[in-house]
Amino acid sequence: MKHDFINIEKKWQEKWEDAGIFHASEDHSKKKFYGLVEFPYPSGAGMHVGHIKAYSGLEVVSRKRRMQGYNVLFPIGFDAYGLPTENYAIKTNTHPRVVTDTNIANFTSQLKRVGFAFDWTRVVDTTEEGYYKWTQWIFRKMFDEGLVFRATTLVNYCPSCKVVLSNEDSQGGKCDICHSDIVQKSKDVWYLRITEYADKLLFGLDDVDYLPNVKLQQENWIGRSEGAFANFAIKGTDDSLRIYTTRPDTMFGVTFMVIAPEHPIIEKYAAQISNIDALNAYKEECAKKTEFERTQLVKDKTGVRIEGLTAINPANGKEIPIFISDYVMMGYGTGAIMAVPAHDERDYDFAKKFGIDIIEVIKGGNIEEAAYTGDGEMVNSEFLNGITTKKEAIAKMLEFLAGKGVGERGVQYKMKDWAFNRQRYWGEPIPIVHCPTCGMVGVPYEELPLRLPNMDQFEPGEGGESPLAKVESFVNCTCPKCGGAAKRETDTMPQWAGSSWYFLRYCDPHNENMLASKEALEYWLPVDWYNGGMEHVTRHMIYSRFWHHFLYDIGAVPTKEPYAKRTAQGLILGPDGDKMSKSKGNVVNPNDVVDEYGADVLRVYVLFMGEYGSATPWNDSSVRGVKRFLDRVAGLTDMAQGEGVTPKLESAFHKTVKKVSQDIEDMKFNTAIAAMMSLINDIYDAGTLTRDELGIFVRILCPFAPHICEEIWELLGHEGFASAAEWPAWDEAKTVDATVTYAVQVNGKLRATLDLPKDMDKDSAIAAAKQEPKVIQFTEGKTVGKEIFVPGKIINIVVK
RNA sequence: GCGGGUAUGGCGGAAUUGGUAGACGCGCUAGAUUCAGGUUCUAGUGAGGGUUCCUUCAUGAAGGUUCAAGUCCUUUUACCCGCACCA
Repeated sequence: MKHDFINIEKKWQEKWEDAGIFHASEDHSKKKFYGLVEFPYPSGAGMHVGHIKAYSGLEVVSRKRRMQGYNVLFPIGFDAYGLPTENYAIKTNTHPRVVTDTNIANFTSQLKRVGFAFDWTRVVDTTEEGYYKWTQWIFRKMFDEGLVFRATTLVNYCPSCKVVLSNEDSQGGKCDICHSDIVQKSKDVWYLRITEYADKLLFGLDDVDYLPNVKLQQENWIGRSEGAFANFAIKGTDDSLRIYTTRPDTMFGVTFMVIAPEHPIIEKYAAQISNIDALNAYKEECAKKTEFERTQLVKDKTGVRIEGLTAINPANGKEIPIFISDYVMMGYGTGAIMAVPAHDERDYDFAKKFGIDIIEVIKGGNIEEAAYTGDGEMVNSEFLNGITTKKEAIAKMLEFLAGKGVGERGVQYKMKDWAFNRQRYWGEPIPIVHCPTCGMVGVPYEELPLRLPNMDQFEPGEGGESPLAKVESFVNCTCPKCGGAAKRETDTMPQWAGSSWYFLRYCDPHNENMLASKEALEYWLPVDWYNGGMEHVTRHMIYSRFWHHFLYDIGAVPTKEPYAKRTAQGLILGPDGDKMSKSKGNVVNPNDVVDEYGADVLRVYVLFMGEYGSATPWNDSSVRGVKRFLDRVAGLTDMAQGEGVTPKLESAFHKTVKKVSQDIEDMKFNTAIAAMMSLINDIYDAGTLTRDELGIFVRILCPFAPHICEEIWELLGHEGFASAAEWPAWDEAKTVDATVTYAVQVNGKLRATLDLPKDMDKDSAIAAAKQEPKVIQFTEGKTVGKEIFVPGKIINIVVK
């Protein structure tokens, strides 16, 4: 048979679609497998080979599961709200709905051309009313439960996109979407109280099977730290400065305090601060600094002493100065610290610069040279002196502080609450009404979805105002509570909203009464295996785990954790080894590969090119190598004859079935494919194989290259689809050869190889090895010491 | 700065977890087939030395443990990815 991929692939894609073999069954008595890939953002650029690699991994796993008899849910959808579409719509003066529909149609046809076994009856589109109704519903529930609040704060603002960004979206001081510099701006912000779920998100990681570095990144993101709060009295007032520290044991070493430039205490005592102008000047200077300047100047500490206010160290009653400095931030802890220059590098730098006392309280370092952050014996610390463990010192100090009523244990997180609103058109409207008498009122559930009004002009207002504010029929409404005139919230949700629960909708995508039926959720959840990019493990995954934990708490979902297992694929780099980008012109378009070589070649290549989890450059020549392999597979149809087994291929077949079966589970697709290539080399060497054997071969290859395998399966006279055929089994006994090749070493150096029966005992094997001429040559006239025998592997004779 | 990871032929990568380093693929060399080849087939292909066969060296670098190290330990270099003044 010739590998006529153009006709074969089209033919089988149509047959699969007609037969609906990839539709998940509603038969909830069968064992299930829910494989999830990150649904794409349907950009105008179309699909990227990276998408193909991302989906091919679980595609293979899911197809194998189906062949193993599982009821498989392997869905796809589109995360279609978002800025790129909106910006494109503005630029081309096309409605984002039209842009989105075009892009989704394009993605759909591209995905179908690759032959992915998605259940196309369950496609979700986050911009559809039937979907975003439930996104709004979840938000409303959070509003009811007090997890939504509004505050006026300094926010990360992108002057180019004209939109407020969460901390997650503005890492490194750059806008995640357009990479412009972020500025701080005072704004009304809707927050989701994700910090309330910090511990649940952290401890929930114990119950899931995520890649170790995925877990680590999430742990770091949540950033839990255990320490203590303490109050430092301000001399001559009833006030105190509350600090957070992880090192209460060092409190006798506190020689000054530092507070954030924005700390409210400054304003409160402005009248008695003699240098208030200098403080305000410093504060203004800090506000102007970009993120870049801040990070570049880490080592050069700046600050101003507050003249007129001093604090009292609660440990020893000593009076200490207070400074403001931008190395202390309002957003973490209490915005104030106790400074222990002897044992904290930042405090040390600051003390050196400002000539402040440095008092050693832990022995072990040289505080003339640098801060000492290690362990050691406590000194200069009154009741702590002599203690050598940090744990004991902390306990004693906390006891002391508690006795005085000025301190207690506490926990802090790096994670911040989630800034949830965007001043943009192409997003889910936030279902809240502002009533002059009732305040903020949720849009009644029965009025959901709150539809996004149709508009012609979607540019954000100059002051960063949402485009929806221009639609009077949308803005003006009546208060659901009192019936009086009210105004709707005009901001929309961030793109992360729709993607925070899409995997739930797949379980029951057409349900009009709830986000998904209880039965469907109980059957399908949790997602058995979720694969996606490393770039989504902190933001998307943390957000969606948060929503899921919340839904669990209100009884809307049956599992605490949404994803049982999480893996990640590595990037595909350009042929030049650089990250693919339009500007570098090194982007590979999957369509071109399908046109030239076929979908099967593309699929096999992206899995064969390297270790699935690492970044690998694209290589056109290697693609042709995969083409050659599949052409040779097609050629097997001319060779296959008869039934049963070919003796000299039998063990190779069992070994390959075993290797492919196991490697798929470990996502070692490259070695699985290599094993099949090896087998085909063996078959061509043998020059023969049976039709039964060819049937086995196409079934293990089917998840990787399904089109060609279906064609051969049909040619072999089978009814039904290879994709629905049974996954081949292997016989462990037949994976072991009757004889094994031993490496025979003298003093650890290979001197000969020897084929011996697999069960031969140590003495006979060593005796056989000693007959080898090469062994005799190297042992002659020497004293034999140890004789090492590793069954099935090695014989090593040690001589002197 | 802190945390994590990686380093193997000309290239992408294998290596049963301490047991014949370089599977598989690309590329390259030679030969055959073909009107032609970015076709197909056969053989070879880590490096050096003697040339049917041997032999020495070789997994970023330097030490160590072991009968045996790509794999374990110590030191070190380079690169990649997170986080970044987190108190």
